[in-house]
Amino acid sequence: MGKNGVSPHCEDNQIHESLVRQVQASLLDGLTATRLAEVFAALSDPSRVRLLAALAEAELCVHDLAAVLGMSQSAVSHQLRLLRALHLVRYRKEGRTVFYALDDEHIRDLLERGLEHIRHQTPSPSIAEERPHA
Amino acid sequence: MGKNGVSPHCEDNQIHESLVRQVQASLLDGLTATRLAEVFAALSDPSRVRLLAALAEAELCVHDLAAVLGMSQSAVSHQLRLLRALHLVRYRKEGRTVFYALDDEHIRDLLERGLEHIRHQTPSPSIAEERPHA
DNA sequence: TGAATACATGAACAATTCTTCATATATTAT
DNA sequence: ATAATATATGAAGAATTGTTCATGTATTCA
Repeated sequence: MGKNGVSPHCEDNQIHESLVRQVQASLLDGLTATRLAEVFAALSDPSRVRLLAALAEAELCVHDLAAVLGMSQSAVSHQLRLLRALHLVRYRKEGRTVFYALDDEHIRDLLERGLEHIRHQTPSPSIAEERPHA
Repeated sequence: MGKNGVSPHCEDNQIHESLVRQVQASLLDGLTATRLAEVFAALSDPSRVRLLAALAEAELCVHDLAAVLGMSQSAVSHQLRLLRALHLVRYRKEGRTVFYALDDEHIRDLLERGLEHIRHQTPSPSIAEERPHA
């Protein structure tokens, strides 16, 4: 993963170099990071967050999900396909109705933790973002 | 948020309608869902996941982050700008070196929970995904 | 003062994403 | 058998995203 232009000055900065090595030793490998990112990506869209939160409440069919979320049946179906592929939801059929439910309690946990996070963080919109070069 | 084509059959399905109303009553509002999705979106890219995981280990400067992650300084800077905007990292300057650290312990928590999730879930790659219409 | 270094940022590009539209498939009702 | 209903999916389009390239700004060194 080494790339051009990377770390030309680590050689002459001993303190940073040891820190870099220490952090690298415990850093997530590429595959783990990719899989982790994939799970969080599933939660990175407002409509999917609401869909998963709805399923955390009750098992629902596509039709009802569309009603609850105010989305079209097609849009809901597309999202469900993505979530099935990630094993985050499971389904059972009853005639021509398909009922969906969460297939992974970790998602419920992540949603709850995420809610805790944003509730404990209400940055004042009036404070301009500081930046290093100001 | 009501849209055309939504819920044409709830009227004649009493059981589902009451379920829909129940779920809607406790569903995340649009703003909450958007802010929640925003936080998860910050974790939805493999390079950002690794960056935040690195900062969970130690405070690092841009140069060292680039070395640790195998990314260019410019790419790291772009990611840091996004993370600053979301109040997920903070910085301090020391001469011309800028040191970054996590500004939100919830992120560390979310990363840990996410890791738990993917470690407890190793779906067999040989099992084809089932789908409702098979 | 000029050069070197650390870092930030805009433009560009390719890739990805989410919704709509159209349509296909499965199941039930007539 | 046909129509109606529930759901899935591909194509298309618009918007978004992450990296590279180029360059600007701040700070330190000679």
